[in-house]
Amino acid sequence: MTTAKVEQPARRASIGARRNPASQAAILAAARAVLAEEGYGGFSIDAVSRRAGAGKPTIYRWWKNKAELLIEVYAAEKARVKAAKTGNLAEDLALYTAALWDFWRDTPSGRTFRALIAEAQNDAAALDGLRDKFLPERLLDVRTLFAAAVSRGEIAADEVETRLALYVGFNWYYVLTDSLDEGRAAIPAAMRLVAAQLRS
Amino acid sequence: MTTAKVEQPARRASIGARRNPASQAAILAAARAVLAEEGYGGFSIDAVSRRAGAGKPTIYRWWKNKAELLIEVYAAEKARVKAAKTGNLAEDLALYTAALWDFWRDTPSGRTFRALIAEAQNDAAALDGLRDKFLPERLLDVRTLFAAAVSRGEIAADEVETRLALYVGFNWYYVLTDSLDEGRAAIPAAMRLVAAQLRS
DNA sequence: TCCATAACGAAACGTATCGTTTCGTTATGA
DNA sequence: TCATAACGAAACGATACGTTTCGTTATGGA
Repeated sequence: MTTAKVEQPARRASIGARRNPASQAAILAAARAVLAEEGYGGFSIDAVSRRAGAGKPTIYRWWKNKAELLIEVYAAEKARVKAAKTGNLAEDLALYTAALWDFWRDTPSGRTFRALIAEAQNDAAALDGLRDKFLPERLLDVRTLFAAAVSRGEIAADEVETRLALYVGFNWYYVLTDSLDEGRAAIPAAMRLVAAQLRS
Repeated sequence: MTTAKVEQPARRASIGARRNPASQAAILAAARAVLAEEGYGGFSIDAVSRRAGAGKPTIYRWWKNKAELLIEVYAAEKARVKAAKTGNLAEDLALYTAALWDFWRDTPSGRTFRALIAEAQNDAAALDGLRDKFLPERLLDVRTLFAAAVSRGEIAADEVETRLALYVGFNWYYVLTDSLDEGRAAIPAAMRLVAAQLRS
């Protein structure tokens, strides 16, 4: 045989004039699997459609572009990144970052994240979705850490956005170069800089 | 008319059993123009070929993938980023970064850079080229600034890679979200953090 | 109970890009 | 003189795009 036969999903007929949750789940699972196995390069709507045993119109009916599908795949990975809090910003960020990188490594989420950023360079609508919807939601936890540091007097409130940009960029650099392993040792020192006190 | 007719390039015949520099130049110029006008989404080998009046085999003969072409388009923008040096790392970095962002804004290089990072998520070979060839070359100038700071005793030599990662990530975050304008005001404070002294 | 409604998957549409191959033409350089 | 190799044009088969058509299914209000 020439092609590997992967789980052949059962055809799901319409269940009437409403969305079929089984199809939704099958499409998300197929998208997740394609990303895990092929990465962004193999992530096509056709591939997801075939893998899910779903019609393309069904995909396009519920997700208006690849970015929306990617965002939902990422969000479906319920396992939130959780890390202990030490009461020190640098340490809190280091613990959180290590947990985030584990999450990116142990699930298809790292590849999903990379795919989403790549897709945002393709399509202006995808970039808007990334900037205005996906990123703000994903940064809520980190913002909480910064807010706590502000209330402890560790950092100034008007420095949060700058420090956040440094923090996010640090993560993006390593995930986009597929270098999370090489960068791991740099996390603590980097977080000390992100949390550093500026001489006044 | 339905399609805008852009500069119709003259057909360049073979000049014998060697590379035709006129074709090379026409292809690079066409790639640059396509990126400037369409961005990564419209950057296809077919589009470049049509625009350059060149055959696709000629492109594939000299560049083995899109990433190589992107790298050469970026490198062809001779105008190196130049900034004065103040003898203070934070200020040197801020001046350099402002000049870099001007370069990204005033030339097609910002879009080229974004396209290269996106392409690296598509193709493993492109990621290798980005990590092992393109990035190291582009970071030479910044490394010089860090090296000078090390010799002045501002920062420790073994902290350079961490600070460099923070620096690069900061730039990537803003260019990839197409937010260079919004991020500009944050440059000085961010560079003070990248250059900050760590309490020992 | 009837029936307008809408979702379902299959298949096909036309267009675009991919990377490659074939072909006739051109000029080099030994 | 002539083997060599680059040139652009054109076409190849494969794949993906986003959309349309179609027969089927079951809902939920009249």
